[in-house]
Amino acid sequence: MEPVKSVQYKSLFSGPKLPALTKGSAVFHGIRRAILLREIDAGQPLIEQQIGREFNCSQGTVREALMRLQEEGLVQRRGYKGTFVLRSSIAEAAQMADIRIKLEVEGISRAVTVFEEPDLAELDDYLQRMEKSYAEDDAYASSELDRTFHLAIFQRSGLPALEPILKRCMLHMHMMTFGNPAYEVDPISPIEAHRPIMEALRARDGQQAASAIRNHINEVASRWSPQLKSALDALESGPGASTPSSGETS
Amino acid sequence: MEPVKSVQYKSLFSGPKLPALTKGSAVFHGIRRAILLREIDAGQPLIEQQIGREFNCSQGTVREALMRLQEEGLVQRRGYKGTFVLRSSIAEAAQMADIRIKLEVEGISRAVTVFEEPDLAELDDYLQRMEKSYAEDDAYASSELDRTFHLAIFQRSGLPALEPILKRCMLHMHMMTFGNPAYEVDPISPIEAHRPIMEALRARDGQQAASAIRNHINEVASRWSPQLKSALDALESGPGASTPSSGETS
DNA sequence: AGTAGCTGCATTATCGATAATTGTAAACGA
DNA sequence: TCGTTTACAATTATCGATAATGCAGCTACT
Repeated sequence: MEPVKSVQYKSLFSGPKLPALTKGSAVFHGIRRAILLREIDAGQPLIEQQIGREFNCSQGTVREALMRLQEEGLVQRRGYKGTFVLRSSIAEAAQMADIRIKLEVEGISRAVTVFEEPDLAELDDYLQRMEKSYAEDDAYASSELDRTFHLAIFQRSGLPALEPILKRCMLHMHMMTFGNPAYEVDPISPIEAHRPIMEALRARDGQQAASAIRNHINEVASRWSPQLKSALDALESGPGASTPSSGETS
Repeated sequence: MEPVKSVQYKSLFSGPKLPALTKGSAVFHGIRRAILLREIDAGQPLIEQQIGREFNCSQGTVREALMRLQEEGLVQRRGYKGTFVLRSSIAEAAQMADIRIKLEVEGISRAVTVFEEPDLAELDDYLQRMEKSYAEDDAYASSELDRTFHLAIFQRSGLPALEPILKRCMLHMHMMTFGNPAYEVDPISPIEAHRPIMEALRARDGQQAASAIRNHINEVASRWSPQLKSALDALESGPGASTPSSGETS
């Protein structure tokens, strides 16, 4: 294969060494990264042919990537009018966090009985790599690995149809954390943050695992976005009967 | 345009007069209908080129339709290996029903303040059409309109990022009802079933609307799938701390 | 007999070109 | 001046063909 000559269009979407088995995957992850890291503003249109030129691929390949992005709720496609970047409000993210807790608690309760040594080793591996990305300040890779870790647990619960919903909720929760300047007064490493979960899994204690993961999610929320945390607390105290008087921050 | 000669491939996907602005939409709704009505078994592979021949369109158009199907969780695409029909278990549907209730209760509580006459008229129109489809035993059109009705309410809540999740949950709940032979001992028309919701909306009473929609969803579940209802009740009584002893029926 | 490697075949992934759709702004008439 | 109509430009939707991939069955060798 001769050297690729046209690399002049690397303006946006410049993320390094992304996991890409197929060309469409590369485009997908490239745009995804740019959206999550807020390199693209909300509401901005993504033009298929233009992106195709930037990635040296055809319009159809970009199309596929954009549809996968829509599947995760990061963009919205409006036929013939364009594809637009989406971002969720605090209220929406709080709902997703609430759903996430419900799903992960149920999931880990079911999964705890099937965990063997190799499964635990897999989780440890994710934590190791997360630690590395965290140390290198690669927020995107770190959050990607965090989702992989949580999803790996949920995949043992035997509820595959719920995985896409969980994925989506985790992703949008993480999206909130990217924008905010680190609110964490007392930084904690990924391994430390997930230790109670690992311990409960090793002990095969469903109750303990459930409360560990519930704690973990709540702590992550309060560390990275106090606004999100308070919206979440409001949800769990008085559900449904809320008087949404506080203004929405989109 | 000369008469299309190859209509010999209408084997599956034969649904009549579906809303299709674009060709891809026709394919999407055609396959969707076949999956929901259980004309295609779970696990069966969907081949892009073959479907393209059946619908007289190209492979790429089918591709798009299949990706939209995956977005709703009806199929799963495994690169280079095919696209497979998915179906959720009772346990998964119960979780979705639970999420659905949470979302719709929150949604209608927020939406009730913005409902004006035209909005109510729109809802009435959906109910009228639903009544017609119901009388004609067109279960697919009826369920489609039901989702449209509920979504129309939620769209007034100002939580657009949650709509795809709600859509998905409603769809999978409905999928359960299609398979089961009518469990309803005491049939009730769509207009009657939704009357309490409409009344609460006209009265602009958030509390009343919330409990009306909660009741409605629970009743629909118990009418069409007692199994789903009991699984849902189990969820809401002892959340998280469950001992999933009962075997899963996939 | 058993297994590694090869070879076709079915299927998806990608491409480049063309058709269909939408929004915009200029041209026109009352 | 205002409203309507008509080109035009930008963008998505669709197509047909080609490349890449994975799988099953076969062959040849030990």
